[in-house]
Amino acid sequence: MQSTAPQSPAGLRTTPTWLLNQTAAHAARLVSEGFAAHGLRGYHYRLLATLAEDGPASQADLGRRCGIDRSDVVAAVNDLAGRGLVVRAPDPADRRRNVISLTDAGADEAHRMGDTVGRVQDELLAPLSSAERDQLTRLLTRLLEHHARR
Amino acid sequence: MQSTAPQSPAGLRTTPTWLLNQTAAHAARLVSEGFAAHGLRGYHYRLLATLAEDGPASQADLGRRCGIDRSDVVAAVNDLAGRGLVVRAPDPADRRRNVISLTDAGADEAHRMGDTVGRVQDELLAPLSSAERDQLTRLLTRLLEHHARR
DNA sequence: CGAATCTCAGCCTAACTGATATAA
DNA sequence: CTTATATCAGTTTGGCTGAGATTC
Repeated sequence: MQSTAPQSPAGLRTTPTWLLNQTAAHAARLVSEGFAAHGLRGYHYRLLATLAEDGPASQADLGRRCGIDRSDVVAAVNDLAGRGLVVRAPDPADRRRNVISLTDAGADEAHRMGDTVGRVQDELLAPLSSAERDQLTRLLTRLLEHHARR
Repeated sequence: MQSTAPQSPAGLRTTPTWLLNQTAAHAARLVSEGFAAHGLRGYHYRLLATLAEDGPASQADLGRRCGIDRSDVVAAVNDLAGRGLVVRAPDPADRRRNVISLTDAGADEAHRMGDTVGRVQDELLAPLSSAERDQLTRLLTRLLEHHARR
């Protein structure tokens, strides 16, 4: 998506669409800074977390489940394999496929990045009470459910 | 902003940061589709709306107020001038500057795009009651105020 | 002189497309 | 023969940087 502007005409600054884009930009920045401390990016975490949740998978499968392009999965798996967080092995049952599996180090890293994600939520929502955080989450979830169905 | 993935590991799908990015992506898509009907983009509207609110300005000033890079203001003003929505005239008081002014057609277009922005808010917030829309707006505004200071 | 303005040319990144080789 | 997979090469997009010419 297109990144949002720090300034805007007054008429735009109070619209929900603008507020959403601005807060999302702050959220994305916080997440990205959190991940940078691990030397990794958001798409790396999506891959690691998916592997941690659902077990080994082919690259095409990972791409589909994480919403990452087939072409970018190749590069991201290269990164992760280069750091020993995943292993790439040919699938004996279907020799077109590479099966990607978490290593122990990869499982650890997925866990630590999950903790980072949690801390970032707290940082993002710092000014809100616990009840308000739930309220926000519920409102956003309803918007998302509405717009996700076509 | 970095654009968000349509899919993600389960652990991420309920985090506020992810929800914000997803809803913001939907919002951005709706806004961008609304503007496309005018044959223009978001940054065009920011420029037009700023001119409508605050009157004529230099390009550098516009860029600062809209959060658009000096370099991109040039191209956007080219677009708008080419469609007769603004005029570019040298500033007699400071000959480094171009003074950009709305034409009547530009003022009309700014108004029509403003209406489009309003309709998009309704579309985005369709599933929420009026009270819930206010609630969401207040929560986002508070987050934004918190993170805008430093 | 230093600083600001406008403009252009080009860089960088993320997301995507197309083509190829291989295997089902 | 058609489809799926993995990979690489290249395109496109938006946001940005640098430099030059002009003016303050």
